[in-house]
Amino acid sequence: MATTVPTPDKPRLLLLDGHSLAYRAFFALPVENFSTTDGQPTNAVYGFTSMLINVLRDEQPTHIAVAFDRSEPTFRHEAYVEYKAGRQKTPDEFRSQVSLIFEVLDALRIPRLSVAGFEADDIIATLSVRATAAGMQTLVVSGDRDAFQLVDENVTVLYPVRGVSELKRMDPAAVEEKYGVPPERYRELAALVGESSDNLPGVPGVGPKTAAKWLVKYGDLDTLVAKVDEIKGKAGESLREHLGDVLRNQQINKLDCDVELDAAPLDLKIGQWDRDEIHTLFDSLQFRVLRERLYASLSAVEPEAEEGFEIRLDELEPGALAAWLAENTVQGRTGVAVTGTWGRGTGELTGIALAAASGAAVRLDPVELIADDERALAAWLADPSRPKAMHEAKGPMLALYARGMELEGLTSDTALAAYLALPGQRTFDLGDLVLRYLHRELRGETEDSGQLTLDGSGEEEAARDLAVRARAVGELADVLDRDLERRGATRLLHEVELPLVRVLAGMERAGIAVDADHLAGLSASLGGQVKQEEQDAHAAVDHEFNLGSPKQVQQVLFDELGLPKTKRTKTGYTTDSEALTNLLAKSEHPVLAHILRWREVAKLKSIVDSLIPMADDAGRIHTTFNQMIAATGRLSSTDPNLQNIPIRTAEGRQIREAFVVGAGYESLLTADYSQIELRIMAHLSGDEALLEAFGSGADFHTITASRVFGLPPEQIDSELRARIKAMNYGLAYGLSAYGLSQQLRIPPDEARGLMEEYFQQFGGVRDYLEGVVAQARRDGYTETILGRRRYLPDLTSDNRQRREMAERMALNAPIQGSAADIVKVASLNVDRALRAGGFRSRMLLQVHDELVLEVAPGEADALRDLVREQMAGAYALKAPLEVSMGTGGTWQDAAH
DNA sequence: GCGTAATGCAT
DNA sequence: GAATGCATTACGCT
Repeated sequence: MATTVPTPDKPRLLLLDGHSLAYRAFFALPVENFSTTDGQPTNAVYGFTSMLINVLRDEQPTHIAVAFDRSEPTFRHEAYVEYKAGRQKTPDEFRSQVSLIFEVLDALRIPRLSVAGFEADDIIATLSVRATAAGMQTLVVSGDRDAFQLVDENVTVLYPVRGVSELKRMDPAAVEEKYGVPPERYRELAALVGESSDNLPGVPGVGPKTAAKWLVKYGDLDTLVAKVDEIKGKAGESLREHLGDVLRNQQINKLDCDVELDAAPLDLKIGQWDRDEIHTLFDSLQFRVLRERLYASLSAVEPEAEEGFEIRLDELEPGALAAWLAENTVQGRTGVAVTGTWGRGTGELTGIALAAASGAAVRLDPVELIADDERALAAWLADPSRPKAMHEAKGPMLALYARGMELEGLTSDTALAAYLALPGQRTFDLGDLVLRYLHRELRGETEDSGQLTLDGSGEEEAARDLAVRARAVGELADVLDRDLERRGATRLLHEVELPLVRVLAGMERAGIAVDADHLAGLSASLGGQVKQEEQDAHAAVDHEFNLGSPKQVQQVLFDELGLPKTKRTKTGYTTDSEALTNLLAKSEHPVLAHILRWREVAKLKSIVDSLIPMADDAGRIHTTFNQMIAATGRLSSTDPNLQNIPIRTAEGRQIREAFVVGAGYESLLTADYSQIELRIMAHLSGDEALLEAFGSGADFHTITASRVFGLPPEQIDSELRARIKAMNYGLAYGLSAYGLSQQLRIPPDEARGLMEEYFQQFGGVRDYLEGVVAQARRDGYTETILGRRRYLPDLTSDNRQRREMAERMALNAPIQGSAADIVKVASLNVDRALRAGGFRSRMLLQVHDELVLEVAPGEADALRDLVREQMAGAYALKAPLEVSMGTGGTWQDAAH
């Protein structure tokens, strides 16, 4: 069969039948293999997108649209009430994917068409007729055979056979070959045969072969009907009996070629798709391979796509660096890439490459640098007037510092910039970003090229790779600058996140001193208790078991002791402390108390034991702050996490006593914001009553409770205050009546009533919260006071659980994120003021709404004033920021 | 050695 | 079934 070669000078229109293809994919691909880790099935989206990518690649259309059916009945239902009756209800796993397909198409800027009262096929028919009139070639991709009636010399149908990977090209010859009749007769053939999936019975005993024979003999269906009496045999009898069905089928399977549409075929030109959107979407769908295929197939047609990076790697004689820097790094920004290791507040540099905007690059070995070159490099790195771009600069900054070098003049950190653009992404690999923003491959960095060869060629290659990375960072920085400008995040990067890198590096480098003896003592005493509880638990059930194994604990409690079942988990029944506490109240079995107590002390012991080996030779622990993890803009802390050191219980607080003031310093100072999130909520909502509650100076929760319950403040007991406190905080987390009832252990109706009374007094808060979600749904993102965005595509999901999750995120993100903005600004301001004032005191930790500082001798009073001023003045909220502080020899004693 | 589930610590 | 994190332990899989 000859394939139809697209006529080069004619525009090519690609029309897809969205539902029929998605449905094909849904049944062709096993859902078990195509789901995201959080359970969203993606087999239909995947299959559909895969077909779309293939056909875009193979057919290179110039125009495109995807048609969808609507749920409303069509004219076919009016003509025949049984139309499509008896169909199985579409599975939920399928329906939840339709809107995901919409998202894919929207991101690819492919128009979606649907018209009430018509099927996708009718839209396709209408467009294909008009396209032919407009001188276009049309390709229809559909899993519905009715489309074959459209085939002619200008219209070809691609019909999926065997799953989603193969499409059969149905041109007039192919249709005739397959069915024995030309395409314009196909409808008549289908009318005779019937279509069971549409609940359209045909003539019993008549299949495509007989139908085709008749049509060939009589020319068309009308003639056949006119001469129906001539037809002999069983089949003829059957036809006469079911003639009504045939005529009805013919009516119904005729596609409407005159649907009213907004768009003409020539309007459907393929546009520029949005790489960011695709990236984000494919990430959330966990389509790794598909994304690469999409980029591969589509970048092939993008003329600007390039192979790699043009650099000129200069070999410098010893002593030539200063001149090279003077010549190459005056114009534009220089990309810097380094190799080495870093963490725990320090690092070691093994290589550094600089790539100028011109493409000139050098690669230096810091170990072999002669003194002159090292000085030149150090001076250049420390020169704020020489703009630089790096990728994840904090680690290298620590490594440079370990060699005595400072880094100034950073005008971009491409990882940070990407984080502001895509805060929900978890990793910001340079290679990925280069592919995404520059449409190029970062050669050499993916595969580990293996052993270094003896002749040094491996080293040469490594040098080139590092220089290429430096160049890529420079180019990426320029593109990201423009992207951030578009997203309104330029100032956030340059005035907050970038300068913060230095401040965080400083805190990591400083670390915090710990009292090793105290930790050892704690470990021993907790160890004793762990052992005791373990013995007691074993004794209580007369045998040994592993208290740390939820599986074994379940077995003991539910199988052996026959205690009442708790809430289900994925693998069994929960044994969490809340559930065990409830069980204890019911059954009073002694093993429960021992398990609970064992968990408590074992947890504390594991924290203590993890901290002990973390201390360096000077007895200090250096955490690593991550600036690009939390989607809301908060920092996170790892290795060890110093943002979740226990504080609630007395025993937990003993661990805080192990964090102490270091040698040469006088005390620790902690400073935290009072109710920063509630103040932000008051500020953002502008609710007068709430602002007034903050203005009054009295206890905030008591004042709000007094308003809600209509009682004077002195009549608000701790119970009422606790309820409103839970309410106040819950609001910032997207609280539901159900959640509040759980929290307060009251019936849901009572919780709902409480919420209503609250909103009666603080209506501005409700209006604000509703407005936030509405706006986020419209814009696709929420925004903090400094313009930090969080993108929430799930707000329009038709999966309820996902949608409601996104709604709570939308409520929380501006509040938590604005708090993060403020603490970051405060950290910068404190740092700046410390340096300006020539203080020796230094910041050690940031714990979301708290700063921990180490006070140099004699600076305590001045430092307190400075910190209060800088923190309170970080941002002018309508409910002004308040700071509470304390000092002491340990972190615990510095509490207030 | 690695990933996941359950649990629990912080703001 | 209240937002954001990180770490530990157990355990099954490769």
